[in-house]
Amino acid sequence: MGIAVGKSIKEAEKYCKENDLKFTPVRRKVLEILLQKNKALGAYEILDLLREAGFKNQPPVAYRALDFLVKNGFAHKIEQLNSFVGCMHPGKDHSPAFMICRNCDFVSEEEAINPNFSVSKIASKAGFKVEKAVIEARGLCHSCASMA
Amino acid sequence: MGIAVGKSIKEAEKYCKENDLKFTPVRRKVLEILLQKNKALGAYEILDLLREAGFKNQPPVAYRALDFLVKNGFAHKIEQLNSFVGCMHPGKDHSPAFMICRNCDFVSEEEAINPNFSVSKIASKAGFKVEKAVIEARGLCHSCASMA
DNA sequence: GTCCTCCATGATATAACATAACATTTGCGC
DNA sequence: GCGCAAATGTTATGTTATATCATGGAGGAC
Repeated sequence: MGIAVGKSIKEAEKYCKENDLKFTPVRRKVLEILLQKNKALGAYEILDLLREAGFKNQPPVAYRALDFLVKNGFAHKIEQLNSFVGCMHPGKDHSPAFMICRNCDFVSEEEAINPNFSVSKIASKAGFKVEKAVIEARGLCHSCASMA
Repeated sequence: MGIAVGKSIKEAEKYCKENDLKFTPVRRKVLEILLQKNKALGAYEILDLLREAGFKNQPPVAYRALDFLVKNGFAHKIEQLNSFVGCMHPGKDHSPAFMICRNCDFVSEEEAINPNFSVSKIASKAGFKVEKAVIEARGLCHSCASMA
């Protein structure tokens, strides 16, 4: 396990302890998988990896763990891909924007303060109260753009 | 059919004629459905409505028509809902941002010039070249917020 | 300690969303 | 008419996600 992964896991553990959340083995394992792979994974890919690790592998196993991780900010769902990534800024209150490379499928998470602010501005013109903003850009990452 | 719907259909027809696109009966019907319902519809809901209108109703019928409409800017996919809406600003080159009411499921389309600009700014810091930005806010629309 | 409650997990089934693959038809230029 | 390209018809299947009910296990009240 990479050092950064271990650090993130420890932070998640600490956060759960402080907030009376149960960081159970399957939840921990799914977070480990997401952080280690460092890319967007579908629920069924995660399920396969869970099975390899000796966990049960019916769909609800993965979906429940993912629900927990997403709800508590340890992971995010990438709507365009129907898949999930580990959060790069756990604990911190944040507004992520995702950059999805159409060539290599790498997903990077950026902080989206300004866009969110603008989304709220647009929304308020429309009388809409934003609770959550999904911002996902598709295109080419730096290394794929260089090659092209 | 509402007047606005008829107008949008005519614009789509004109645009297709000018660009050598085939605005076939099933494509027209799907666009009519989306515009008339004026809300996000899943492919299978559309399929049901197609059947009622005497069209074939295997899934590819709906998905092909939707692909055509989305590709040419007559409709948009709402990623968070796995569903589709008719475009409110057809023909115009635009960067839509969607406001999805979690209470009544109404989806409004707003113009997102500023957020897109900001997304591009974030992206370029990360060395990422944006080709398309998906911006979808969840929350409460004006009328549902008033009631609450 | 025992019982109770709450939440997590186990297990089965099915719903909901989407596309692959190949056959057939249609429109159109030649 | 012939041949091509694009759209549609048709069957099958792949992929993503959830409903439902049973079982287990940790922690508090007594």
